[in-house]
Amino acid sequence: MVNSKTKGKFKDFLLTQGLKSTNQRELILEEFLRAGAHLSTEDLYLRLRKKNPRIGYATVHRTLKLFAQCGIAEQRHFGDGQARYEASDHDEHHDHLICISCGKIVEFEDSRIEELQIEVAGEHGFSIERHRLDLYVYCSHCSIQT
Amino acid sequence: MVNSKTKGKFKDFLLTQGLKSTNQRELILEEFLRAGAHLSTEDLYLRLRKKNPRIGYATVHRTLKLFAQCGIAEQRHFGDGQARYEASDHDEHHDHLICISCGKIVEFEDSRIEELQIEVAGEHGFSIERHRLDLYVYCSHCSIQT
DNA sequence: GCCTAATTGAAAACGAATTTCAACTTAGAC
DNA sequence: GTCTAAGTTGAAATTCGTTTTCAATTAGGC
Ligand SMILES: [Mn+2]
Ligand SMILES: [Mn+2]
Ligand SMILES: [Zn+2]
Ligand SMILES: [Zn+2]
Repeated sequence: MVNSKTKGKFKDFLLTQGLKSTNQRELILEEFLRAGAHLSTEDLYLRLRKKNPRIGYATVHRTLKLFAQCGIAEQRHFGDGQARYEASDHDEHHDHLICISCGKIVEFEDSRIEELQIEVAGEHGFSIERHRLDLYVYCSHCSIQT
Repeated sequence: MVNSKTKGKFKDFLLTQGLKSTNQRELILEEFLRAGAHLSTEDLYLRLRKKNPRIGYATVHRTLKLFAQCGIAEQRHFGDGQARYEASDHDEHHDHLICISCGKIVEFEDSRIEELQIEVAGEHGFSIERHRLDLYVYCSHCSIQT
């Protein structure tokens, strides 16, 4: 399974941090990896509830934050007021196209844009730590209806 | 005064929308234009309170939203959990470099990046409505201390 | 001035995120 | 296996920025 590496990374993280491996944490990671990208805490919580009603919202919240600390997940904000999480592609990076109409999210990566960002920051004597590029669009499907 | 155009635009907006010109709205616009960019509702409210304690937070909040509707201000989010507003440069656009350490914000515009964004969206058959590009950096001052 | 509709500000409500805390679970020591 | 200390859990409470409510006030056409 391609996810075993991620699971191992989380286990290691728990160990080195003096944290404990619990059934909830395993279930939440399992479902997080199964669910696909860009889900809110609520999204994940509801998915988990269906299979196991004995999981609390607070635990899902806390565990997602652990994922982010550990580096296996990243938190995103697309302007709808709630945080979303997605699994990290290790050292891969991508930005997002977000449809204003239907909410569809498409990922992209453009090395030319990445280069120019570094250049721009450099011109100011700044070093980029991270960046966020969100393109808010009408997707091809939603453009038609207009 | 360079701001008289903006004030006129807001007056016109109020008229066409059937809204009223009030003392509070004038004071808030005055201070908003004086204060400079990227202030939160709270920021502006506190500035106004010093000069005129008879202004409510709710009114500042509502008036900033009017500014945005009118097109004389834009709302921004830099990830610290509160909305910020800045005066619109008419049809000019810019993005932001934000120092993670001291919070300093520098504006920039790079037409090459803008072009590439349009190209990327086009490749997916999408049309860009708006975008957000935030570069989180250590500014030249804060890089030194590290 | 008069009247109506819009505006105001204090307080309440909202919603997502976060914290509290008593009960429970884990993992290492014995 | 049993004990124990430390970490974890989930329901409920709290926080914090934003937004709404509502009774009192104000603007502006007549
Ligand atoms: Mn993504
Ligand atoms: Mn700006
Ligand atoms: Zn769409
Ligand atoms: Zn700095």
